Amino acid sequence: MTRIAGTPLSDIDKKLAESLGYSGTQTAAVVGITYRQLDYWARTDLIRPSLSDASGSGSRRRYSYTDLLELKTIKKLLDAGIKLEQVRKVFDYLREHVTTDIASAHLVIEGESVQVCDDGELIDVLKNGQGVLNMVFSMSGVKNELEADVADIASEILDEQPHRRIG
Amino acid sequence: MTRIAGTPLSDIDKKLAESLGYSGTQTAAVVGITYRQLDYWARTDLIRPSLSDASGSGSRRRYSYTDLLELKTIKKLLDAGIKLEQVRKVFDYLREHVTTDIASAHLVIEGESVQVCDDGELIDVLKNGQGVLNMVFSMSGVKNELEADVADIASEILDEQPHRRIG
DNA sequence: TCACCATCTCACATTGCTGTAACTACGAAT
DNA sequence: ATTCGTAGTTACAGCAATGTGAGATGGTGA
Repeated sequence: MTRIAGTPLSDIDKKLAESLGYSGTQTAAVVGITYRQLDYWARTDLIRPSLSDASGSGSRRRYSYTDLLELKTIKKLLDAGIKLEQVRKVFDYLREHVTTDIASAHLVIEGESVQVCDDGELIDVLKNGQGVLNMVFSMSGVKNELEADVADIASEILDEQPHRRIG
Repeated sequence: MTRIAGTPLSDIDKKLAESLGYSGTQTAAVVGITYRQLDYWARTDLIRPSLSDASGSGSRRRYSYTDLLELKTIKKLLDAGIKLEQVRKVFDYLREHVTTDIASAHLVIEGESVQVCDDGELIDVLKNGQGVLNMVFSMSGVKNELEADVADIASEILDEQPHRRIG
């Protein structure tokens, strides 16, 4: 493909965006899940790549950094023994109630309901938990871990391709 | 069965029911699960009736009150979206670390580990939860609910058999 | 054009049940 | 004592959810 003068900027932006994101394989590696799992989650609408979705065989998915954070959170919940069905509910909620500063919050799951709390209200919520299971999840911890994982994978990729031109 | 002067029939029946425990069908009704589910859990060793286990077709399972408490707890965990596999782990732990006063405690599940905490340590445990999901569960709430359910079912059973011969 | 590799499709496995049709023990009736 | 009904257990088949692996398909860049 040749760069033509007058090419719409959006094409360039799109290319840039795609180069900035993470492929399916990279994403799976960073998050610590199998590619098949990532594929399954995308096809069943749990989480789709926000930069570019697949559109037929041969196309490429591109995951954003935020996608990685969500994926890591999903994995943590699964590791803790939560059913995927419940995880879907939690993310349905989270996507409707977008918090700007999710990393500083605690996620509180109480039966069917989900809340994002800071330390103060946390205790109250727990004290009221008569006969229900309260699940508390610190998002900042997940973000820290993700940062480390991304760095690991990034350096691996650079090591594997030392010939790549950096302009 | 002999009627003793001065003792209300319901008391005798209740005592008898408690001494003999609860049948599979009764247990399922009290706990709020299907009989098939209860059967599955017994056959797969999640929880077996402690008074008398099944031993071939036609035999009878007999569940104790403590069994009911455990079953109710299991149901609560499942309702909260916990995988049965994780529930098995939690109960493996609980059966090894029997607490005399389980009803006044909180159950704290953190990844693979399980703890029984009271309010004081609870907060500390949660504050340390960097990137892991903490699940907190009040056992006293479950016990209260169970008591009500048992009373309901007991009266239902008595109502259904008003024709029972006495003497 | 060709190689590469991500995506897609299909088949199969496991878990956690559910439904149904035997099967059997126990108590009551005969 | 024998028969009989009922309630509970068992065996077996099947279902949905959640994947996994192998191989076909098809963009993309050199």
